[in-house]
Amino acid sequence: MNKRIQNMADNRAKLITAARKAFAEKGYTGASMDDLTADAGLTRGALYHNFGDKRGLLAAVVEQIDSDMAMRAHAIGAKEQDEFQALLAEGAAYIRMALEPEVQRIVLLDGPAVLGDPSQWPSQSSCLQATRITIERLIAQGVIKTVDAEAAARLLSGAALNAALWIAASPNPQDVMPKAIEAFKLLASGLLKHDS
Amino acid sequence: MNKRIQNMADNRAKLITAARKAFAEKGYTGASMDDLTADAGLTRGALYHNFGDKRGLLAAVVEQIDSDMAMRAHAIGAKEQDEFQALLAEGAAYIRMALEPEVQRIVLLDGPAVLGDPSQWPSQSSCLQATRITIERLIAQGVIKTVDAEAAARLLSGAALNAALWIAASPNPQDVMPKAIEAFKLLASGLLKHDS
DNA sequence: AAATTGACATACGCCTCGTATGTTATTATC
DNA sequence: GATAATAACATACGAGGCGTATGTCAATTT
Repeated sequence: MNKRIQNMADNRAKLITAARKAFAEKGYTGASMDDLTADAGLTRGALYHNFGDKRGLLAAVVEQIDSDMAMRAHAIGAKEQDEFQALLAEGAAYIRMALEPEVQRIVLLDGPAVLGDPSQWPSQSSCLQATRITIERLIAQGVIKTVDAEAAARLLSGAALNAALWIAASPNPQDVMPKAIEAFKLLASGLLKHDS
Repeated sequence: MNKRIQNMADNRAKLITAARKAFAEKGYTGASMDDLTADAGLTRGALYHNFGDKRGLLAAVVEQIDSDMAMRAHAIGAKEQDEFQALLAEGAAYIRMALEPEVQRIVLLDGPAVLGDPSQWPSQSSCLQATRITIERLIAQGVIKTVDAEAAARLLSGAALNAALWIAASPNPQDVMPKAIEAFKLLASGLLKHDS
């Protein structure tokens, strides 16, 4: 029963899936809503009914990817014993994830350009929140210096983002990746109370 | 004599000026080429003849702003005696400049989304180059640890960029600005050989 | 002075977005 | 269980923007 809400949820999922592909491949502006809805076996009518407009669709896609990223990063960080090592591991994980075209194109390039500051997205950027919480814990533990956790999280994620852009655009990503991660760890170590 | 190339240069300048305003106010996508050319007292014909297409116009605008920024930042850094203090001052200057709507909207948001990675722009991102050179000098002087200068410059500028986005989007910029700059200095200090 | 160049204007077609209006299956009501 | 109402989605329409193809006239050349 309640076949309608079930169908609606299915169609929403279909549209988001098609949009992820279209946005990743052609970028936000380059993606045609007629094309991507047809790809999902629907029309623009469904899209506007479910998401309001093209931006709304992008917001839904971003939320999904961002939530995925936060889960993956958290899982990677959880493997580390040391909390600070977990922070570094999460950062490195973000850098690696940011190499995926879907993440880079949709979340890192078009997302901010179309939706504005990530901290004010509907999803409120799960990645950012996770990093901030980790930093707050490290401050409480006395491992890193007293600093505004939000600020530190923003700067670290920004550093990771640009590292990823650089790596992805470089002709030999495998070569520059370790340099970027090394630099990232160095910057992050600036937060430590005692030099390692 | 050579009235033609003079006129052409004038028209190019007019178009870039009008485009700076239009892009800053309405964003790249939101800016109409008919409107901004009319604003400059010309038509789209002049625009396509001079810049090829809309992207070409954005590239020209970005180059101009980027070059301005590098000059301003360099002037600010040059006031410092200590080279490392100069790096910090330049970073803080970038953060402050990134608060200007023109810089933020055009160079930091639409620029990467439309033109791709800044290090591969025609202008090659003067800001990035300047930071890299400063870092290379500091490495040579033995002030900061041996690190890939390009990587460190990219991450620092990325951190500054996100700091600016955060500040600009916050309801009370004056309040979060010092936090951002403090966090930036902390991260940068991670590059130092000896803890300060 | 006539011819040529080219910087720019004009005109056209295509595509895309958003809205307004239908249509039909599903659910609610009696 | 039949009818009415709802809403999810499709279809149709209009407006605007980009890029190109063509036209025009001033400036330079010969």
